[in-house]
Formats: sequence, structure tokens, C-alpha cells
Amino acid sequence: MTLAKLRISVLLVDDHAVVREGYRRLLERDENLVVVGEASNIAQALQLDGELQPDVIVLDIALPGVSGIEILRRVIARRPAARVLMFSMYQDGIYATHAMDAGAYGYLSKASAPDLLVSAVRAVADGRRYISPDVELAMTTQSASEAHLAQSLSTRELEVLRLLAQGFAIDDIAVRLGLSPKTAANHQSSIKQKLGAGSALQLILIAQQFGLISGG
Amino acid sequence: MTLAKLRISVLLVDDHAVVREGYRRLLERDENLVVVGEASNIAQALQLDGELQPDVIVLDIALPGVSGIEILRRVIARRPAARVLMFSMYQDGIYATHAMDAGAYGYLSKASAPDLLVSAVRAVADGRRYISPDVELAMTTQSASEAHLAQSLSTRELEVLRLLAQGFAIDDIAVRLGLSPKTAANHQSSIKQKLGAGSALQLILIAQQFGLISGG
DNA sequence: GTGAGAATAGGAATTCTTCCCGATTGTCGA
DNA sequence: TCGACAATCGGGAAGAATTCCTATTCTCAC
Repeated sequence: MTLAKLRISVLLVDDHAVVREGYRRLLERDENLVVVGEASNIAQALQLDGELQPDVIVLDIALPGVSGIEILRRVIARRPAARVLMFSMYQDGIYATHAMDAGAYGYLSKASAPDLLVSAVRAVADGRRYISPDVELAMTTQSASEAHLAQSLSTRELEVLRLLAQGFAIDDIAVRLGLSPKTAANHQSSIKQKLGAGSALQLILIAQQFGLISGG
Repeated sequence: MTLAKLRISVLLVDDHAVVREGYRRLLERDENLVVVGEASNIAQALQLDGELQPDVIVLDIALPGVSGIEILRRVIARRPAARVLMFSMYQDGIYATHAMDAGAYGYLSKASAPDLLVSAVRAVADGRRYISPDVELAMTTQSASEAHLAQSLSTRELEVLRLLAQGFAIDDIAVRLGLSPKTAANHQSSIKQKLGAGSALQLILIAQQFGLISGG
């Protein structure tokens, strides 16, 4: 291993400056890790990723507006070699499955022990896949029926659902995802059917129960 | 000022260990601040507050289950001298108003610059109230009207809203309350208008944020 | 008593949702 | 390479829900 490779460069992507600063300090406790950049939105993240070509990108999936998986896709489209560690508020196995399918190298929940963040970054930098224990548990132990229902949601449907749960109107979601209002509405409709929601209200409550989304 | 008082003791309350660790490192950059304890839930927070009697409690309002204001109330009920700095994901003027009314000493959004967290803790420890600029802006520009509207829900409307939030369809609610479906729908409509909800989905989210309903 | 506001609904116009359809793309196994 | 299949996208039309307007009744404060 060369001297240059001793230090693992990290790009932090999170919309909250306080949170980024906290993570920076946490990560740099490990001398081998160095945070070379911070981004608070997708445009900045893409630009810095191109400029800095960090070994690992730590990406918060809960950026406002665009979904985490959408950002993940764009990053990988720009630089297929990028190694992205998704960092999520929730221990949602379903979302993790979709993220890994979309090309993420790791998936870590914020409920994890702090040391795991460091371990995960090192693992991903090393080319290994990393999923935190709690998320892995969630991925494997989802109750048969619920997991089946939730997993039958396509990636796009999940994205729409998350935005719905954040309170966005269906037309806003269409704009945000670059879709026709019709398509967004059709997605919404099929989500309702798949989750067995009688009304738009129930959709939120069901989604919250599934842990697909925040709830506050 | 005595030597003992030079150091400001802080209790961190947040459900995510990684986040706590990040904040701890951020806060302890200032030599005068020392994080004496961390809690991930309400029971632990109450216990540690009693044991440690910290100068400042930094309380994330987005703990799962109970609302942040509810925790604030319980903390103050136990120890009226407690100085609580609320730390929120959102720049939510209404919520901040309620929090300050309920006895919080400060309200900071996570979008604030990292240095402001340190300043806020010092201010609160010093007995001064602190509200981050972005939240203050939100409080003055919207809370006057919106907070008032939330109070203006009639008894019947609140009843309908509670049932809606439990996932009942509007027709079921009509039956349950002995109303015509039309009346129930009309109530729903005026609730949406009063709370400023663009869609039925938003209604739930707004109601949950207001603490008008349980909110899983 | 009178007026304000709440609760109750009906009707009409509007908007949203759903269901149907087809087109396109990407993946995967043979 | 090819065909099967699923996902994504979106238009059109029927159906359902919401909103807006209206009116009646009741209670309560002044």
C-alpha cells in the first residue's frame, strides 16, 4: 500500500451544516480518514465529486426534494467508479434493498454506533460492501406479508411515496421528478392499490407504519 | 466566576448515536463546554437530567413516538430550572412558538451554521433566550396567522380530524359521528383550509406536527 | 331579543383519481 | 441475438371526491 493511499478521502453530503460538521469531526478522529469536501445539495455534490474524486461519498438519503436514490443514480451515472455509502435516518430494509440494487456500496442507519460509520467508510473505501447490522436485520426479518407488499413497490413508486409523505402535492412531485402530472398521479394510484390504502390519508399512515418514511 | 462554573455541562438528547457523537465532538471543540451525558429516549433523558443536573439540555424534537414538546414539558415538570435548547430539523415557526411558550430556553434549526450551536448553548447556559435567525424569521413571518388558525378549529372539526388521522375514510367518519357524508366532507374541507393543507396527505402531516393528534 | 358562530346538509361546478390503453426502455435467460 | 417480462411513462375518458355556495337550525353571550 502506498503512502498516498493511506489516507481515505471522504465527501460528505447532508443538507444540515451542523450535522456535516459533527460527522466531519467524528470521521477525522480516525487519522486515516480525511473529509475533503462537504455538499448540501445535489448540484454541489455532483460538482465536488467530479473535482475531488473522493474515495468514499457519504450520502444522506433524506435530502429535501430529490430522493436519495435519485442522487445516487446521478452520481454513479457521472462517475461509475464512485463508492457511495448511504446514510439513512431509518432502519428500513426495503429502501436499503433498492439502494444497493441501484449501485450503493454501503447502507448505514443513523441508529448505528458511531464507530460503525468509521468502519463502514473504511470497508467501502476498500471495495467491500457494507450494511449496518440493524438494517441487515430489517432486510431479513420483515414480516412476510408486509415485506411482500412493500417490496412489490417499484423504485419509482417508493420515491413518489417518500415525497408524498413529506407533504408534497402530486403536481410538485411530478415537477421534481421530471414527470408528467399524469404519470405521477398514476404512480400514486398504484401505490395506494399495492399498499391497500383506501384514501390518500391512509397511505401516509400505512407508509409510516411500514417505516418507509419519517413521520415527523 | 468560580472555577467550577467555567465549564458548561451539556446533556445531549437525540435518538441517533452517530448524531450525538458528532454533536459531542462539535461542542467540545469549545473548551468551556463539556458533554456530561447522552440520552436516546425520554426515560433516559429524564433520569440523566435528574442525576447530572446539566447546565443545558440539547433536545432533538424529532424523537420517535412522543413529540418534542411533550418531552420538554416533562423535563421542566421534573426540574423547573432546566434550561432546554430545542434542536429541530425544520425551520418551523409554529412549532418554535409552542416550544418557547412551553418553557424552552432556545430553539435552533439544524440548518444553522455549526458555530451557532455552540453560541446557543453558551447563551442558554448564561440564562439568555436564543432563537436561530432562520427560525426567528419563520416565527415572525408566518406564526401569527397560522398558529392562530390551528387554534380556530371547532370541536367538531377536531373530532373529524382525529378520526381522519386514525385512517378512517370520510364516509366511515360520517357514519360514526351520525352525520351526512356531505357534512363530514364539508368539515374535512374546512379543516384543510384552516390548516392550510393543500391535500389530504398534508393534513395528516400538519396535524401530527401540531401535536393535534397522536402521530404514531 | 339579537347577532355571532357552530353544526348541519343539499346542489352544482370543479378537480382528482382511477382504469384503460399503448409506447418505450432495460434486463435476463435461452 | 432474440423474445419475454417488468418498469416507466403518459394520454383519454369515466367515475369519485372536493370545493363552493347556499340555507336552516341551535346555542350562547351580551
